[in-house]
Amino acid sequence: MTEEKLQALLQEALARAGAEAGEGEAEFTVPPDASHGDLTTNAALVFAKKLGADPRKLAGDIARALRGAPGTTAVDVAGPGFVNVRLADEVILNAITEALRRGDDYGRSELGRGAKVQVEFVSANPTGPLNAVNARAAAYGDALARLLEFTGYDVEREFYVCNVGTQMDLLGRSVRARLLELLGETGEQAEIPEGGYRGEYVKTIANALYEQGKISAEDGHEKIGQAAAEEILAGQKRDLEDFRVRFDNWFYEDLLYRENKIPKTLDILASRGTSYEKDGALWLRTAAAGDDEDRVVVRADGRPTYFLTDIAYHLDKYERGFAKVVDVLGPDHYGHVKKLQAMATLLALPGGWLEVIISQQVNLLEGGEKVKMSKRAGALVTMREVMDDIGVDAARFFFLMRSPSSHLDFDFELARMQTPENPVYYAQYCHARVESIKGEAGEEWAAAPPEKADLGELDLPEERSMARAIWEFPKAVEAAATRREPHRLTTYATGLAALFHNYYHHHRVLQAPTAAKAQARLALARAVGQTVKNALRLLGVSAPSRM
RNA sequence: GCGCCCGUAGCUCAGCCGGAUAGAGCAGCGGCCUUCUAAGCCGCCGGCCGCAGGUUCGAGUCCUGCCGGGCGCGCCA
Repeated sequence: MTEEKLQALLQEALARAGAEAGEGEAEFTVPPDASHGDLTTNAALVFAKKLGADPRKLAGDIARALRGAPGTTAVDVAGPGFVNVRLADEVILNAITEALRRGDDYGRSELGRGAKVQVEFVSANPTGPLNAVNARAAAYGDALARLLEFTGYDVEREFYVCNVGTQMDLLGRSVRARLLELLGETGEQAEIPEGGYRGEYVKTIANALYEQGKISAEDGHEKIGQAAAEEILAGQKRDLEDFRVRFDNWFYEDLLYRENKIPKTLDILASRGTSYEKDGALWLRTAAAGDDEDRVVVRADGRPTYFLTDIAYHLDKYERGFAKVVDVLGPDHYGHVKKLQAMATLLALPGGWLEVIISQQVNLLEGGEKVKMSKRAGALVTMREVMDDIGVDAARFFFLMRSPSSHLDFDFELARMQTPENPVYYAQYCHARVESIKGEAGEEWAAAPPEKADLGELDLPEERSMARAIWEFPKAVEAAATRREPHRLTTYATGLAALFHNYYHHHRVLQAPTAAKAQARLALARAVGQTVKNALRLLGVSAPSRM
């Protein structure tokens, strides 16, 4: 309410000064330093240049326009021309009431207006167990999906299963080789093919499938590969579920073939005049759409490339009616980004429809020593090992602390050692502590409606800081969602937890000087607990009541 | 060679699409448990934001060029 009013007043002031402020050009932000107020705008600095005016003077004009607005207590010009607004305590403290009233929905918004959005992530080949890189993508994609849901989008989580092609072929041959080896054969057939899968799990699967009677030595590699892929995929699903990641849709690549999507896609490409033949192959004019060069979609021998199935896949997504699609790809797909965007341009898909995010690599360290991550190298650290070793909560939090674009060093030894000091426990403990206080307070009191407390009793600076942080939460959620950066919430959660832990050690909640104060403090504590819980939930991290 | 990502405290990373004295965790040093959980709190130490230019009122943030680390560049997926 107050903020909308301020925004309107700011626009008016700028208009009076002769400036046209477009959407998002003149905005208020929350200064990190509370001594600069609760809301600040640099509009005077931005527009002074355009108007050829003195920034301090323009700031003064803006400040005059804002001064006295309901819900504010001070409007000042500071520094080179910032306009700082301090909100009335009631406005800030009201966030406590809001948080308690809305509960698990505190921070939820209608930003997305129900638009259908798809987030595709992990999408590993069914040729081996999920590894730590997949785990990071899983944590990221799921958190992003949660954020988008929470900000009013209709979100679908999709996993693309590449169950066609060379890698499947190699899997079948590899498993068959291990099977023959198990049965005592020594010939060429019992050798893992060039580029095949050498991991221990291949033996395990060959053995298991054989004992279940699902495969035999007489079976060809196609049948064996299919059986193995099913087994592996089932394992991936289990891993993901235990990691608290659930997909709405598992899209099998072979569906594109079964539904004849490939020739249809070729027709579309041809009709748009975006493809041409050269050297017996069919090429797409991706260079004309921002890619470095044109790309082959059908090889000279008639087989489609992976790129072509990818185009068919994305056309399918478009036909399914998503207003926006986010692809979370692994670091090994970096080379795809340009191709995919070029494809979107060539197909005249709406601008910004396809968003590609690379979830960067994970350098796994064990006591400072690098662990090889390549699937084909055989030695790998699985998602399962990560979970079992440091726990789902800590793992998810750890993966989400960094921005997706930066490489991540994940030292197991360190993660294990740090466990007691891990930021995730710090944030969780904040929630547990509030629950503990509620338990001590007794059921009736702890569940009292926030309206019963006189929040005006909260007159300590620390109390206002916490209320301000709670007030800021919806903005933090919005920023994290809009910028696709869940890691902002890890920072937020630990920040709020720090404020509370500090407060806890200096002031008594229940044994406050007066009963009225105690009630107000309890409401504040409950609001903190609720907000931390909401932040953690968006990250897919649990908020235990006892630790 | 071309392209992308990253260089911020001893270590791992934040830094809100140019803003006000650059933050946190860990590590190190020193304090704090008769209290609603010490998985906590308080204090100290610690930074030519890789280097050099440029853009402007203002640069860790944007541009250019180097240096260093990583990754991607196939009629593979």
